[in-house]
Amino acid sequence: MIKTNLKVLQLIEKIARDTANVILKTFKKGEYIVQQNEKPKIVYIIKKGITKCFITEENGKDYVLDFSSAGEIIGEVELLTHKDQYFSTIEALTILEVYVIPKVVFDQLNNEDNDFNMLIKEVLAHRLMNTSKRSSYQQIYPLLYSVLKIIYDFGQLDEHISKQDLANYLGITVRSLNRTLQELVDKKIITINEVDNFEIKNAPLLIKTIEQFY
Amino acid sequence: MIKTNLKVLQLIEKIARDTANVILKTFKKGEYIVQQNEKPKIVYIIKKGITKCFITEENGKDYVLDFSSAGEIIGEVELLTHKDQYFSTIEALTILEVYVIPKVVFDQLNNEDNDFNMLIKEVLAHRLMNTSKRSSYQQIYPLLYSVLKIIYDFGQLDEHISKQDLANYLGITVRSLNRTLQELVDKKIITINEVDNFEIKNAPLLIKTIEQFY
DNA sequence: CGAAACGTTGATCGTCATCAATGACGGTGG
DNA sequence: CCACCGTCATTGATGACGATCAACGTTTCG
Repeated sequence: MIKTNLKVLQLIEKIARDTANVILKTFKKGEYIVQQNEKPKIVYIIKKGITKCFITEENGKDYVLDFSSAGEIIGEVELLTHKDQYFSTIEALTILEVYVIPKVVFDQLNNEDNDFNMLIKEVLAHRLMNTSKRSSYQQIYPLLYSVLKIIYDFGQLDEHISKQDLANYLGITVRSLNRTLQELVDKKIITINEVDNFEIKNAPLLIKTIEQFY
Repeated sequence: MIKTNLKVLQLIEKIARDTANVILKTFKKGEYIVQQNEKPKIVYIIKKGITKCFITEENGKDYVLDFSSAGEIIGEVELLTHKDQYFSTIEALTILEVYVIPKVVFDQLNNEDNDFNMLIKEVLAHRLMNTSKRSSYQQIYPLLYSVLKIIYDFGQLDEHISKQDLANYLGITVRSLNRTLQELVDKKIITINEVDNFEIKNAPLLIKTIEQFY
């Protein structure tokens, strides 16, 4: 799933209207909004477009944490924990418009804006829950299960998410992803259509196949 | 590692002194403080003792998210996200003393106590970062790496954490954990001592072996 | 009564077969 | 040229099963 958060978007749009502290910035597709190991100074909130958030391990492999869009917050974790490095990289998968929130403004919002406070706690809590759940089932179940679950959750793949991205989300290679998708085509659970994309063909069978792991 | 948070502990102890809203409760070893799928009504903060937090998957297998002690918060994620179910179970691994914070008090603290607010955001952000990082390396690297990393982080295993718990933290069986530990004994990286416990024997070799994965 | 003998239990390990996932590499088709 | 797939060898991780061993309580017998 591509995460969004309308409540945060509305709040930041209101703040941007009221003050001159928050400005808009545009990134091109492929650009990094923040980069792992850089020093955190700014929080961003996505206005429009899609990003992927990923960790690059010391062996060079990437693990994708999530895909985000309107209303999602970037870089708040590092500022809240007073880290001197971003722990992940955020890359624009499309043209991207973001609200730029300098550290001082972020601190001020944290101290003075009760709505902002509640929202950011809610965002962090949600993310923590989702990350924990995913971590759990990806460890516990075999690959096929995870792929099925993702297909079920995503419904169909957004055109801006490449197979490489999806493979990195699963922590596997594209070759392995293709193999697994092929297996599902053979079982007539999905079909592959023209735009390099999969489509659910037989939803009940998909669910049944997921449940076979229980 | 067993997580602790002295700042939270100090804050809650001060609050407990000042008001009658926060009381102490004791759990026996093996008891559940909160249970997955139960309705969330209460937040707990650990005063003393050790817990494990784990998710039970639909196939019956457990995945341990973390081990916690003094100052760690329990159940706040569910209240902040307004979920009607706990998404994990918290079990006492020792006799456990906790501060009991009813939902109304928790809400009140969230609205009125600025220090509490900052701390809880910091806690959530830290947890999110740690969970993300762990999720990443457990997906990317083979089992041996994860085991080495855990041995490095834990130093030595707390007597209250069983091998079963540790295996569930890694998402594997005890048999597999023992096999991997045996491999490390053969390589003279660790030794197994009387109390069913491992001990780092050759730290430089341990680090070198970790770095061979890069 | 007390010490030796016995049986039970649970944890661990050796071994081997099997399954899951990857890597390599060449071929094919747009 | 690049993305994808068939194929096959290999590695990673698990499951099954029997053997071993220590811990512990109970029985037996001198």
